[in-house]
Amino acid sequence: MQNINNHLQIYCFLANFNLGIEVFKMQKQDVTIYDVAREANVSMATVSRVVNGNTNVRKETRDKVLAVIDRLHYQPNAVAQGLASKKTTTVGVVVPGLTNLHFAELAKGIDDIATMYKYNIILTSIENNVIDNGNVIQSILNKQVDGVIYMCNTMSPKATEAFSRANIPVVLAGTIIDNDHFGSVAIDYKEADRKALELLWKDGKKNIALIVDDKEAYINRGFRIKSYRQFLADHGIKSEYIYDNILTFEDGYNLFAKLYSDGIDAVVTTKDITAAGIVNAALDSQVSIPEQFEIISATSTNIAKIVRPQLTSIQQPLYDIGAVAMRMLTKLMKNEDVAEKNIVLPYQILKHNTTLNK
Amino acid sequence: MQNINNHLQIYCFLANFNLGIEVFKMQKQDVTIYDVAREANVSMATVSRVVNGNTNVRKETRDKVLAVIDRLHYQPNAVAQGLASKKTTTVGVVVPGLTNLHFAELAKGIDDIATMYKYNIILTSIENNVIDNGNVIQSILNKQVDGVIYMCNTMSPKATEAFSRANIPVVLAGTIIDNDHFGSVAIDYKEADRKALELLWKDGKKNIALIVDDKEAYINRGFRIKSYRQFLADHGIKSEYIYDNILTFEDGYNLFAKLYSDGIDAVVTTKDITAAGIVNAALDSQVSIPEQFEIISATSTNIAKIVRPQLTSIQQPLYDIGAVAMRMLTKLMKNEDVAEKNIVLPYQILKHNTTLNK
DNA sequence: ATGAAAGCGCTAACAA
DNA sequence: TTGTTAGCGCTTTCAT
Repeated sequence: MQNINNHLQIYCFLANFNLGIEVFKMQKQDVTIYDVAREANVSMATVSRVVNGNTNVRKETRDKVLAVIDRLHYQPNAVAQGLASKKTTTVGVVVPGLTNLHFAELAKGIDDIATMYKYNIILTSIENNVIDNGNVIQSILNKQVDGVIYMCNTMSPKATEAFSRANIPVVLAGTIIDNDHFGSVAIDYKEADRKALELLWKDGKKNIALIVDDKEAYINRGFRIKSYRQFLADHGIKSEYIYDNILTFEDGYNLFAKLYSDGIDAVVTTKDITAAGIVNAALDSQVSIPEQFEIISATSTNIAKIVRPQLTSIQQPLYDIGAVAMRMLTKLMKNEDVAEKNIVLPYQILKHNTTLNK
Repeated sequence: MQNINNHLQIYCFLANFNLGIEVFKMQKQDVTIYDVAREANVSMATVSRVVNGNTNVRKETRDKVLAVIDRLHYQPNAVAQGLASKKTTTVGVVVPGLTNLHFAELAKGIDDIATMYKYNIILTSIENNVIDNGNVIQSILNKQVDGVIYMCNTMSPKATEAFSRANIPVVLAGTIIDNDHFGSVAIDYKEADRKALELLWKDGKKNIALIVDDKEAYINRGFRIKSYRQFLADHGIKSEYIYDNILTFEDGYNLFAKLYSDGIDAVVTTKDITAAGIVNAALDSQVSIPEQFEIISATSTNIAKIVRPQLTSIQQPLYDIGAVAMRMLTKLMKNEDVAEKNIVLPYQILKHNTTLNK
C-alpha cells in the first residue's frame, strides 16, 4: 500500500516536468594529452608514460610533464584509455535488489578493496521477481568491465551465455550457483544450517521449519534444503515444513499465523528481516520467545541486533566475503594465479535471545 | 571490536593468496561493427544507424543488418561508442557510506529511473569520516559520466572544483549543500524538524535535545539546527542541547546515559538507526517510552518499524527523492528544460509509539 | 537511403 | 630515454 502511494506520488512529479528541448552542442574535451605534450615539448607517448607511472622517463622530463599537467589541470580521459588499452579498471557488481542490508555490508567489503586497487564499480541490480533476460548483464558487459562480482542466487541462461562469451572473470560473493566456471567466496551453508537445526533440536523443539526466499535458488535447493532433509532423516522425522517466497518483514510477520496453526515451534530463516517479522508477530500474539517458539536467522545484519529479543543467527563474515571476492577478482583480472577459486570462509553462530540454549 | 576482527580476518586471507603472475595476452574484440558491415554488405555507417535506431534506413537493409547482428552475436562496444559520441550513458552516484538503509532506499529510486532511461550507474562511496580530497570524484569524472547524483552532506573544495570543471549536471538527492549550481530534490527540513519539536513540546516535554550526525554539514547547520534554535527562542527556552557525531546504533545506545544525566526528556535524531539505539538503551534502563522519554527520528527506513516501541518519525519519500532526482538528471543531461531545479517533496510525520500524542 | 572518411583521446609496438 | 605511428571500435559530417 505504501509502495503504491510512493509510485503514484512520483509519477505525478515526473508528469509535471517541462519537456522543452534545446539543441545540445557537442564539444571536444578541453585539455588532452596532446595539449600537454605540446606545452611540455615532448611526445604524447612520453606524457602517457608519465601518466601511467612508466619508469622509462628521465626525472627532469617527468617533472616537466607533471608541471604542465598540473598547470593545465589535465585529467586523462578514461574512456579513451579504455578503448586503447582494452582495460577499463571498472568492475560490474550485480546484486539481487538494493534495499537490504545484507547486500550493503557485502558491498562495503567489495568497495573497500576496489578502491584500494583503483577500480570503479558499476552497480546493477536484478530485482528478485523480475525475469532477467540477460539485458542488464549484457549492458555492463558492453561497457567492457574487466570483471564481475555476482551476488544473485540464480542466473538466467542468457546471462550465463553472455558471461561466457565476454570471457571475463566472474566471482560469486555470498552465493553459490550451479556453474563452476566462476570463482566463489562463501561459507559452508550446508554445515551452518545443520548446526542451527541441531541447536533447535537440542532445545527440545520438535516441529522445526525451514523458511527460504526462493526454493529453486541453487543455494537453497543444493545446500539448505538438502541439509534440512538430511536433518529430518537423521532424526527420523517424517513431516517436512518448508515455507517458500518469504522475502520481507511483512512476509515474515504474516507468515507467523500459519506457522502457529501448523504447529511449528522453531524455524530457521534465510533473512534476518523476515525473522524480525516473525519475532514481532509472535510477540503480538503473546507467544513467548524462546520458550514456546525459537528462531535462528541464517543471515545476520544490523537488524539482528535491533530486534528484541535479539536474534540468534548464523553470522556470516559479510564484509570479508565481499573483500575476499573482490581481491580474488583483481587477481583474475590481472591473470595472476589464484590458489583456490572456491573459497570457504568461517562463520559463527551467535546465540542470543531467540533460542534457549546459551 | 567486531570490525577489528573482521579486518584481521580478511588480511589473513589476502596474505595467503598465491602471487604468481602470468603474461596477459591482449586480444581484440571478437566481432565488431566492421564484421557486421562486411557480412551484411553495407557500410559501418549503416550498421551504426541500425544499432542506434536511426530511421534513415530502408526496412530491408535494417532487417538484413539485424539478421547479421543476431547471427554473429554482435554487441556494440560502449567504450568506443562513448569515445566517438562523447556520451557514456553512465551516471555517477556518490553516497556517504554504503551500510545504511537510508541510502539503499534512495538508491532504489535512482536505479529504477536510471534503468528506465538506459543509464548505468557508477557507484562511489565517500565514507563519513574520510577526508575526500576530490580523488574519488575526479575518478568518476574521468570515466566521462554524463551526470552525477550526489547524496553526501558535504563537498570538499577540490570536489566542487572538479565538478565545475567537468561541466556536467549534478543533482543532490536527499541533501542540501551550499552551492546553487546543483539541482536538488529534498524535503523542507526546517519545517519538518520544527513540527517534530512542537509535537514533543505539546506532549509536555521540556528538555528537548537535537541529535545530529555532523554539526558542520550544511543540512544541519543551515536547516535543522537553525530550526531547533528558532524553536527554543520561540518558547523562551534558554538551554540548548545539541549532540554531535552520533552515527551508529551503538553511538545512540551509549549516548542515552548522558542524555539521562543531562535531564533530557525528548529528542529528535537525524537517523533512525541511532534512534533505535537510544530506544533500546532507555528500555534497558527501565525508562518508559513514551511516558518518561520521547523520540522522533527525522529519517525513516525499514528500521523504524522493526524497533519496539515503533518509532515516531518524519517519513521522507526516499524512493521518490531518488527517482525524481534521477529524472531531473536525465533531463539536464539531454539539455532539456527543467522547470524547477530545486524540488521540495512532501513528507509525513508518522506518529507511532515513541511519542504520546497520536 | 547509403557510403567514405575523418576523427574521438589514448596506448603500445617499433624505431631511433 | 624519447618519438613516430598505427590503431582501439565507433559516430558523424559530408557526399552521393
